[in-house]
Amino acid sequence: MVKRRKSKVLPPPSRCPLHQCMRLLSGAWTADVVWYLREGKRCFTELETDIEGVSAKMLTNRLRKLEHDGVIERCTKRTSPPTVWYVLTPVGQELCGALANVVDIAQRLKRTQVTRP
Amino acid sequence: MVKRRKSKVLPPPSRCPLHQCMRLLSGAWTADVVWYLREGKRCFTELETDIEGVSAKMLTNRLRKLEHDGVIERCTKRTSPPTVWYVLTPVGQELCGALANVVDIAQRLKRTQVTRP
DNA sequence: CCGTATCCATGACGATACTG
DNA sequence: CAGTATCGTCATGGATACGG
Repeated sequence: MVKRRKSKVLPPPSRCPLHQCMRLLSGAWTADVVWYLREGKRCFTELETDIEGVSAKMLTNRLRKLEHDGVIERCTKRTSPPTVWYVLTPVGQELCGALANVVDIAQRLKRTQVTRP
Repeated sequence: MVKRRKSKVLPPPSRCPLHQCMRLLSGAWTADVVWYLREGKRCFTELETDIEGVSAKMLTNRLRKLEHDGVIERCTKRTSPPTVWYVLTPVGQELCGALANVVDIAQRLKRTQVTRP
């Protein structure tokens, strides 16, 4: 397998809680997944379509991560073919709400910026 | 040399505002800088000390980025040697407050998680 | 339909040395 | 003090092919 040669690149110092919490949403497409689940359940392919540009690999990756972190839940039904969908957990919904505030302020920031090349 | 074939790495699709806003805080140490400025002005070396593990290069990088985004402000006084310090802009402070909420929820998420190795 | 596996280009970041 | 310049490495994630 892979040999660890020099340990790590980023030994988590993270004395500030923000740093820790950012890890929840770090990585490409992570925020998008949360965002597109805010209105209700979506199945894999729906998300794949919603989030234009994401690959199946990354989508799976992010879904697993978010599931593990307790932000979303994976639900299955044994039909034929079996169906799978994802929803935000209650806490995930709260997270989404709090993020909406951040988005709001972020948009104000863009307006604040001086337009300069 | 290296052949560039396709050049495109990430053509910002970002139809969701969250994606856009995450870019504000993306990258290592970005969140930390904001966090450590929340209590007032800090000069370069203070931040370098606060944020243990950050290199001068990255700190400069992040400070420039955040300044450009309107989150922080760079202030100088022409003493000898000249002094420089950084503060959150008003909107930057709001951002910081909104992030505090996210942190709060993120911490609840950690408690929700099933403990498994 | 819902993924998993592999391959490798890109760039983010750490280390280090240098400057006004 | 407050940076800038350069280099090397590793992790991220896109492309592609395959499996249940």
